[in-house]
Amino acid sequence: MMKKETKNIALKRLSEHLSEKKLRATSQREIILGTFIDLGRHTTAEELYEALKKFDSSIGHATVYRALRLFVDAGIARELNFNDGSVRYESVIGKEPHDHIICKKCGAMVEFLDEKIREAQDEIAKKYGYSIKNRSHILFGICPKCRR
Amino acid sequence: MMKKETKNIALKRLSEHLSEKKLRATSQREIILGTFIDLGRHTTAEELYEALKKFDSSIGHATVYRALRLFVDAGIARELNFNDGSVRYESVIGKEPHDHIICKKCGAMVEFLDEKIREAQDEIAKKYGYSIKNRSHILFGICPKCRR
DNA sequence: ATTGGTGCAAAATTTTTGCAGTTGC
DNA sequence: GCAACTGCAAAAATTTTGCACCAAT
Repeated sequence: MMKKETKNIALKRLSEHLSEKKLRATSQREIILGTFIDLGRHTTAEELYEALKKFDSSIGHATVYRALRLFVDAGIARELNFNDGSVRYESVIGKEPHDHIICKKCGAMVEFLDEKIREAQDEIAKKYGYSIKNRSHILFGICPKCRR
Repeated sequence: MMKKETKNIALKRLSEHLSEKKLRATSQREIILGTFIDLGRHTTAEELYEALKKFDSSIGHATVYRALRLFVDAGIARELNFNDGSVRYESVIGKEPHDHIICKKCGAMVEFLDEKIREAQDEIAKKYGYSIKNRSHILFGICPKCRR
């Protein structure tokens, strides 16, 4: 999927969420969302803030943090915690759901999707009566390059 | 498994790790480990520090943080990140490996073990040539009580 | 006009680090 | 005695909050 298209879908979803929740459409939210999508993935609030400064220096830290939370609420982004000090965010637009396997040495990361795991998660949730809101599944290890 | 026994195994493992790595056995490390095991589970550094203050007020924050890292290195504890602000630690002694499903409303938590998921994880790792060091698998949802 | 949003700076939290003094080996 | 360990306080890093002003509806 093209990034342009992804961005449009994300903006549309944001706009829907805002009217649904009677929140306001601001230029900052649009700019932050656009930059977030451009950056690609696994972005921290600080990285996003730095990227924003490059072409609009007037957006503050707090606004970035608040926007990221908004994107999560709107179903545009999700939180990831790689235990590296800060929370990371990833766009869920135009992507299949997936999990991560990460090299503890060099950070090399692979995204994978396993149907059996998905189904087993759903079974577990059903068994205990939980409804799943989100799934955090990250494997940490050593990649082939670093092991050699 | 009795807690006393768990504690003994943990202390033994610590002692082995210390001599293996040529590190030193200190009373603080023993006390911290004992208290950590007593507390049970999913403990933050701060919670552990507070518990320690109750009967030995002289142990500092830094020592607790350093001890927890040591316990992870020694294979006594593992890190858990429930996205609630701070890293939590759990003893792995005397427990089957397991994952967690947590209620986002009330925090109610169930531990589960699913062989199919374990196997699928191993297959994924093999497929991409990674050797798994640790697994972080947490499902977030709403528990039956909170949904009613 | 009303209410939510923003930017800023301060505060709160969590974790790490530097260092002088202590202790295990 | 040497090097590791500790406690403390300061610093670093991340995130939240209070508030005066601004802007969307």
